[in-house]
Amino acid sequence: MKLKKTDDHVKGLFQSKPRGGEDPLREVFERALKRPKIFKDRAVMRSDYVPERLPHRDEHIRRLGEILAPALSLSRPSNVFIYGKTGTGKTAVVRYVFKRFAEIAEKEGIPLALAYVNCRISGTEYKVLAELCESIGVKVPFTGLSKAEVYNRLRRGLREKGVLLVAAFDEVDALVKAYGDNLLYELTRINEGLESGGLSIVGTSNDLHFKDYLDPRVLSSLSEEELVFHPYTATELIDILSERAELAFHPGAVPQDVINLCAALAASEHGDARRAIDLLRVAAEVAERNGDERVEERHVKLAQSIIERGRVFEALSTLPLHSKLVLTSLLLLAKNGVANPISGMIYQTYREVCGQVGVEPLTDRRVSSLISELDMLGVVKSDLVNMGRHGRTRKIALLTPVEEIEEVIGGDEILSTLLSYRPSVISGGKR
DNA sequence: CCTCCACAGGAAGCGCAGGAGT
DNA sequence: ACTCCTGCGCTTCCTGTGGAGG
Repeated sequence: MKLKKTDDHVKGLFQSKPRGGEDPLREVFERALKRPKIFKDRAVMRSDYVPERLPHRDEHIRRLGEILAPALSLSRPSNVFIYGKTGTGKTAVVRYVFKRFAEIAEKEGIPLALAYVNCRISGTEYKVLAELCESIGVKVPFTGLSKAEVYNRLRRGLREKGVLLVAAFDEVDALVKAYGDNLLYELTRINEGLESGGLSIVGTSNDLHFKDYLDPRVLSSLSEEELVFHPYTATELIDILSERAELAFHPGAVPQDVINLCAALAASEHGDARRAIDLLRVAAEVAERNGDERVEERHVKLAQSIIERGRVFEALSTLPLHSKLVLTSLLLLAKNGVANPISGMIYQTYREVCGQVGVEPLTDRRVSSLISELDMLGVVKSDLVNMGRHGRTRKIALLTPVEEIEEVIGGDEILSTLLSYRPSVISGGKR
């Protein structure tokens, strides 16, 4: 590529290098240093960024604020339950409101503590309890105590310090699905007999049927108030993206039609704002890496396939070994012209493949379940077919492009040796 | 019309790992 | 440090099934 006239100083950096272009990093450095700036502030486009303004969520912010307002006069607010699909702004609204409440509480010297716990990330009941303790300044060891003990320390802490704790449980459904609603039940009862201090819960869930998992007693006390977040429409997403883009990018780097496209694409997939922002960010990264000065439609298209590919790659590469081996068998059969193998063929190939890499094969029954799991993941499609005299079986077809699977298998040190193996696909054999 | 293939998929139980209680 | 409990991945054993071929 040619250097522009403004880049003399960049060129100068490399003049001491021998001529002839043997320095493999030279071009990389040149491009990095004279790369047109698209991003002004990368952090704005990250998923953990809490914006100053949340377009089209004023009403929700106000409602949540009203519900929590009693906390500022130290009377316990109602518990709130927030429903809404992913990327509808639940977390952003909660974090925003908490941030503002925390500022006020600190300024006015109100003993109000606000805790934000992501239940899926925290993972266990113990960790959730421990985080609540931390938030009111009660130290607990990361292990060694029973849950009951941590619970008691939390309760004692609330009473002795007279602190009012408002705790957000993001993605509570994850916690309840893994451990049941016991902890929530205990926590809703923690206020009984506390004359000062207390606990209020703000729960969020993106599973709209989450209520079905809850005991009616827990449900009634947990959802004293309810908020529902609807998915963003395309026009609302445009506003959100425009606002972010203004902060994140240099003027003119991201034209309006690119923003509109990102919004439209995300809106067609359940109005997920996070997806819209990711799409725009990746598109901008693509443009920047290309050395282009502005983001264009083609970058968005490219970003879309990168994100999609990333998801597939992520899903496939985290599969357990034997699922990968089954997938490899499917891949090898497909490459040798068998697009819709039946269970028997797959199992036979699977055993051969296991033999090749020196892994003890699982039983046909288990492999059958693995195929069902792959089916549920949408990696393959299985159809029940009856072949009369030749029995009843499933025909399996790959739904994922061969190249993408090959990419995952090829990335695995052991499995990659299998890619050239030719299965003995002649006749269906016995076990 | 009956058989019997080549599996599907349910039920039960086993060994193991990791976490909780003592 | 130790037992007990639980969940998970897996095997074993089992019953069920629609229709091509006899």
